[in-house]
Amino acid sequence: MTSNNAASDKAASDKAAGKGPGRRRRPTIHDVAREAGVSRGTVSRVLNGGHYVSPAAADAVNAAIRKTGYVLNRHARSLITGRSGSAAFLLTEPQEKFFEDPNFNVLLRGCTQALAAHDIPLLLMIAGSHEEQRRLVRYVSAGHVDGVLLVSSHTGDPVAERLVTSGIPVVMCGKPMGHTTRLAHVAADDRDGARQMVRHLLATGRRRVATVTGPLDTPGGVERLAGYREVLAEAGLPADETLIAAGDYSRAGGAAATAELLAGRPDLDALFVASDLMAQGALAELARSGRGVPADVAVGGFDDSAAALDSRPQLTTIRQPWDRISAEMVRLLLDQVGGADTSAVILPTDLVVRDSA
Amino acid sequence: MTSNNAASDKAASDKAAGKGPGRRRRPTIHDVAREAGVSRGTVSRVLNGGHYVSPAAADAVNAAIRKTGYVLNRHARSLITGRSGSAAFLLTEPQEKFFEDPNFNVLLRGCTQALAAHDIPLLLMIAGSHEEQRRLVRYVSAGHVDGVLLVSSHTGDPVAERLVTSGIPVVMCGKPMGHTTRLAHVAADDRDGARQMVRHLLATGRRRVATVTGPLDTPGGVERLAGYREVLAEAGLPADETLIAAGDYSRAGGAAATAELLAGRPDLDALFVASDLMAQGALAELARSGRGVPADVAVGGFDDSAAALDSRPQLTTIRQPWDRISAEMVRLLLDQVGGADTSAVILPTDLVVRDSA
DNA sequence: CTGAAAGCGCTTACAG
DNA sequence: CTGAAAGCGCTTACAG
Repeated sequence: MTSNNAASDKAASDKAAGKGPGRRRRPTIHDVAREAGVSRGTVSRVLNGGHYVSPAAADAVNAAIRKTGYVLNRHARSLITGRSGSAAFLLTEPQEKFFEDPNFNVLLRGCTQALAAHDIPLLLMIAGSHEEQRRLVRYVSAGHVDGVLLVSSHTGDPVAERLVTSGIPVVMCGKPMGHTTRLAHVAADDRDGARQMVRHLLATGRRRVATVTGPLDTPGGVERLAGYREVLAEAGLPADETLIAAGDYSRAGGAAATAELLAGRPDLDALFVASDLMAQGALAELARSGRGVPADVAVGGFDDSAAALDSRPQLTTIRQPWDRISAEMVRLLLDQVGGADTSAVILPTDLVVRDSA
Repeated sequence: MTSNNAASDKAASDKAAGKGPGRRRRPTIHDVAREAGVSRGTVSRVLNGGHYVSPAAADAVNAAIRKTGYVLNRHARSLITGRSGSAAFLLTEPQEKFFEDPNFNVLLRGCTQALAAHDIPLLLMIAGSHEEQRRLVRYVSAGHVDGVLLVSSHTGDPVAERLVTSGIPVVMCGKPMGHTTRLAHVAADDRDGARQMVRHLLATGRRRVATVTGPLDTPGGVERLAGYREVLAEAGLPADETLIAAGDYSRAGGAAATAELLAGRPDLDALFVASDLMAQGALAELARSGRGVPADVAVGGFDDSAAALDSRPQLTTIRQPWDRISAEMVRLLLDQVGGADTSAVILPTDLVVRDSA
């Protein structure tokens, strides 16, 4: 009889675990309570910070947790607390754009690790099409994640608006543009980075400083161009539109914009390119035209990505503090989840001088 | 009195949602049932496939869902079913290695989208240190995800073993090596890709074909070298170790290995490089040594990544079917979650002829 | 500081 | 095909 009971107990527990043999029923808070000789309420209190628990009881519970191998069931907790214990990293770009951007990878990794330190898993969500965006807003609004880290380079993203309206904590990477709602965000000081670079180019004696901008419907594109203009103005140099060409953050775009500038202003002696990748394209185009860098044309990039070191000559560029950006994004998000109001953080950028300027 | 009650109802529902004003209590299955005039059981049946439900009841429920704006609470469902409805994408590499690899991005995006089609969010998890790996195995074994997509280029990953042992579905990207347990996996046919490339190099009349291998503790590195050796053997060419140098999949590593080969075998007339990134380094080194490509040395890469098109000359390379790889990984994972046994899928690779060979 | 009890929102045999 | 009921594993006032 005894062995019979043991066998059916085993079968029952296999069934409970929804698996075949080899998987045991997971210990619950109940098992821990029995083992520790306390109530389930007390176990729960230990699990949630140990407040209002005597040291003796806490010790007994912790020992029981170790002995039983107990791991909290987050679904049960979430069902009560209404929180999921997870966060989303959301891309609202149409396509693979971000995955081609080296900065994006650094950001994703940084956020993943900063959240992991709080034991919060990151869900990666990509919503390019309108249909995907609709589903996503629904999913998020239903409380499946506690907050959203939003990456969307272009202005006036409707997803951001809808998320904020639905009341869920959102932190955006980069300066939001064209939004009516308040939106927490973390951004590098793009404008000042551009200022530093253009001042550096002027300091090397250049006077006909051209620029390849980023997309002008992105905050980074707009701000870096603004910084360029400011420094030229403060130096008393003419604001000449023939010195400005728009790029798209791609290598090929950088080359094309450079060719355009060279055609209109063959006399340019410096080039501020709004991303390292575009600067690689610029370098290729300058080489093709027979110009030496930095001898004939000084070139400054932006990002301090791997591309800056891969280039020949290596790029003088502006470093963006990606570690700090991801850390601050996570901090702002957790603050909001904890009830704090939104805020914005602007982080300084640094000039890194190498060989191209 | 009436208005008083309404006020306290409002306060109660705000409290229930754990939020300040602006957030209403979310409708539950109960609200839908009342609206539709059926029991909660029936609503649940509609939600779970609509079996054993009359068309009339199903219609009423669906209308009620639309009307109430009901969204399923996954935590409640998971608590019962024991399934989380999510999957993990797990990196066990020490550091940023993967984020520098263009293939990795393609894979991550592909898996995210393939799972999204099944309404399954992907958790991104990075466990480089032993401590992180311990925590992660614990988390996953506790049932917080239904399955794991594992990316680990190096052999004998202990995390894989532990995950498989714990009974959770796992699908690995690439051929597992040094594992004793059975491990579902999806891999490109690296060996055949290498064979195609080396045959192509021979077909262009080259006879002193060298190779820069991948890391030889990775399946890709080993397999591509094996394919190289096979074709040389079948062509009756001597297996000469001075024609082989190990790389590390980085651009700099490719350049260094090429320099080493050139020093030992200045007469080589073709080079099979086991990744496009390394091939870029090889191209730079060949240019430095004054050799023309493909005039003096034909160069073949591997991956067909963006680097292949960025190179000058553009690289002849081997295309890996990343779309299919991610799709198959997700399929195998879902099959396993559904109770199917593990299996392995090997996908063909294709020669892409451009200018370098 | 602690236990007994209610309840989070769902699914699933069970009985009709 | 459908409803009533039990229960998944936890948290949290409530009363001591």
